[in-house]
Amino acid sequence: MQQESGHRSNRDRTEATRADLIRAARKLFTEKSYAETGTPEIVAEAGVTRGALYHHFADKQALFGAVVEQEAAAVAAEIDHASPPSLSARDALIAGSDAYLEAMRAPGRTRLLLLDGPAVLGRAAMDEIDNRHGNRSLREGLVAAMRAQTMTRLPAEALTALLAAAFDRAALAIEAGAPAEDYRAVLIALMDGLSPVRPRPTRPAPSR
Amino acid sequence: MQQESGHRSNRDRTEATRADLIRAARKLFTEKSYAETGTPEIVAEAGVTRGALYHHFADKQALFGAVVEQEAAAVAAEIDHASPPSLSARDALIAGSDAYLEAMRAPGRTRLLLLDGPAVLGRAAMDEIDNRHGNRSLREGLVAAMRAQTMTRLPAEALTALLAAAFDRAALAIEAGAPAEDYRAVLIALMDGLSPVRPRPTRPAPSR
DNA sequence: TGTTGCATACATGCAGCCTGTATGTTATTT
DNA sequence: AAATAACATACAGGCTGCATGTATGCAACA
Repeated sequence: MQQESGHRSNRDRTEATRADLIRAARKLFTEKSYAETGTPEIVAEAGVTRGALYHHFADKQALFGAVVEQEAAAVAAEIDHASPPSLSARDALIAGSDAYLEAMRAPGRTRLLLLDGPAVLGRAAMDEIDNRHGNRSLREGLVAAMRAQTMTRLPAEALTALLAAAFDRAALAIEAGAPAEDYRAVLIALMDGLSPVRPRPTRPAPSR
Repeated sequence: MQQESGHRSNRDRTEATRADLIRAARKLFTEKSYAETGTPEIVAEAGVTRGALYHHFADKQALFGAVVEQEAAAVAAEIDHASPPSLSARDALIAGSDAYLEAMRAPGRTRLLLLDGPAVLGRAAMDEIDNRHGNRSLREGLVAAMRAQTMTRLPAEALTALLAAAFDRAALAIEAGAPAEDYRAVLIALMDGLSPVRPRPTRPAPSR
């Protein structure tokens, strides 16, 4: 059994402190907004001082960026986990949509990723993050569908971005209390509308 | 000829000062971000003191709200102005889309209405503003199309919100330098996809 | 019509907080 | 043990919101 707080390698210290800071910041950024959360509050929650924060991150915005990055990765992981590769292009897209909407129900995620994120980091930075995580699978799904001739050919970049925007707005509306089935139905209708052949409407919905 | 700075009714003073403040704030909020713009800077630009600001507006956020309100109304006016009522439902929607994308090219408008707006005022407040101005015509256009059987019946609220979200993202992408034709094409494809009958693709585009 | 009293439209000054940085101290690594 | 990394502490500047002070418009009454 090794000593409790004895030797700790510098890399371990850094890793632990950064993780503590990101965890604390995530908690507060999801409870309140970026602007309403101060660095004194964050470091108190993390159990360190502001010196540690500014040692590991350039500024408050950089810490926020790290939180967003992590959260975007988590959402992407949940989606990948929920959509097996054995589905048809269309079913895969629908499964992915449901997984996304479900993932975005985590408290504060919409504000973090869809409201504060774009405002604080800028749309360009958010696009970059999205393309590295969440949007990748969406884009691949769309390209696959187009390649399988089940979807009219369209500029992939633009199509991905606009559908993603619709998903985002749906997540926001649902969190605000709007009927989830309505938004799910419209999302599916939008995607199905892009097929040259009319897909027969599947069973109503998991209605989740 | 009446005296230059002689009598000025209180209502005139209020109106003028409020207008000056909103104008100055709009200028700065579109040049920089909400967070980067300080009230000292705003009042200097407006030629008043901070006392005047806090006399007329509850806080900085309220002033921002007034700016957003005005800007949303301006966008809606430009759209209404550009879409004559003599068009078919589909053509009217396309004309409205083009007008919207064109209106959003005004410098700083995307940041004001699409980035800072939702983050500072919240999505709920922005929805309320949008529904009072811009989205109204979009929603009416969609309902008209559905009623004319040229569009599958879908929950109007959700459809309006999601299409609006796509428009918004398109405006952001275009401002970021993305090819406008791509996004216009996808937007039209999304709307056309909702028709039971396949509309034949019209001439390429104004390609603006 | 003049004046008296109040409300409105500001200007100025202050208190508190927050961010970023500079400097000091302790623990690691070499 | 020297150097470097990982912090803690202290400080400077700026900003927001409010409280207080002042001048101007306004309304009623004499």
